[in-house]
Amino acid sequence: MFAIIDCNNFYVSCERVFNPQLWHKPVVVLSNNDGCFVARSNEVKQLGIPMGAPWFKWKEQVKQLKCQVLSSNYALYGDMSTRVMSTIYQLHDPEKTAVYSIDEAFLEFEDNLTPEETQQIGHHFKQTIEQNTGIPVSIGFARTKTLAKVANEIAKKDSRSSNHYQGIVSLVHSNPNELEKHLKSIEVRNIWGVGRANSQKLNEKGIRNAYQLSQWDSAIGRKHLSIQGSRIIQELNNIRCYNLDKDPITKKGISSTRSFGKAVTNIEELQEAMAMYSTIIGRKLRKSGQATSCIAVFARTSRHTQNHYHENASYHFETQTNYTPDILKAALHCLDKIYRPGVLFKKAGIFATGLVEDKPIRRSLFHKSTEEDEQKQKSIMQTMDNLNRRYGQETIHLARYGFKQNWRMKNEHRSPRYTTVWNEILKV
DNA sequence: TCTGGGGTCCTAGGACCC
DNA sequence: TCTGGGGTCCTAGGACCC
Repeated sequence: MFAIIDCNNFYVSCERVFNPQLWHKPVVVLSNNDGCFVARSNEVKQLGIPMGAPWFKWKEQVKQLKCQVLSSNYALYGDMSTRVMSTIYQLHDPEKTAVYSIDEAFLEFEDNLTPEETQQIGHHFKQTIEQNTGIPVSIGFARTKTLAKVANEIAKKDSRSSNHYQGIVSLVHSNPNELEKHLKSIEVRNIWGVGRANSQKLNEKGIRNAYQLSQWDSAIGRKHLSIQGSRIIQELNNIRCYNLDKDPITKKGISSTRSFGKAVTNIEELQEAMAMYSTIIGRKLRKSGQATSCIAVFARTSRHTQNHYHENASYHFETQTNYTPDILKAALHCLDKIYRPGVLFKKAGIFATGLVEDKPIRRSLFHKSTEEDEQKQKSIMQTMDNLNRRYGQETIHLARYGFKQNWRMKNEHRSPRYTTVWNEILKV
């Protein structure tokens, strides 16, 4: 059987750990560029402010609620995630644990636990994680991943009302009547793997809740919702289609894209942005021991205005690379092809594909640099990575990066990076 | 007049996840 | 004025092979 451990309102909870004044008050966390809501406290959820809603449309309501509004602080959330996951590794065999996202992990257990044992384990895990990290979690147990997600959903909903289940719900030992009751409480849209498009399709056919979907023939599900659909139906019926799936498969593509704080028309500023994206991509590639053989650059105007402009250009490397200056050079070459004076660019980015393992460099026939050059490049990047890791991410950078960076995204309400930057540490 | 059967690989677009 | 970023998987269709 599986458990899924899911942090409650994760980004909001991270903020509350270091700023207890935020407890029991409405809090929202904004996406990059302070665009829309990506995390809401229970108080805010109850007031009906939807996930992903743009901030500017709700500004008045949010102000009236005396709601604390925060920019996202990924340095903090990433570090808190590491703390939660390492606590889970202490509690449960890491071989039977799969980190699924920044705030979730699946755990696999033997099938023979009694209902009491299941509850005990749940409460023990929940208490220990909260004790060690300050982050509240919900835990769902079931025989399939999809049902574990359902159980977790029930736990979360319950915690916002009676809190009868105290954050732990198991469907492992439910009899058919109980299961039916639970599944009927889950809207089709909230089933793991059913998104906007498919839930609309299902609603049109009169399928509104998870129980109704579970009663569908899985071959019909296959026809209407493709292979995923038939798996979801089987999983809702306790037939396992997904395994724990431990190892994070090596990435197939890496991207770095950002919206600008204000519209950009000037090519120098776009070049600075390219320097930042190249830096991020280079660092990620080196960290995962990979190199790219092709990059694609895009730049675009806002999606929400008339007269869109959206162009791509790509560049194939003769020899795969993770050397930041090479990536930047290629990106600037692409940028020249798509830049148009006068266009109000709002967003740009770089995708790196054709990823290969960094180790044995496969030289192209026309490759110019020598092995000695490559050794030099490697040690420059290593030195840069080390300095930036030790003294902060932008301690040393390419000149093209610029120093003003007027285009940088908005981030006006960010809390201190309490756990990763020395001079932002909490003072008591 | 009549035109097979069984594959692979690649790409674009859509749907989904957090 | 103001609308995130980073991924995966599946399918259909086209191009190609013998």
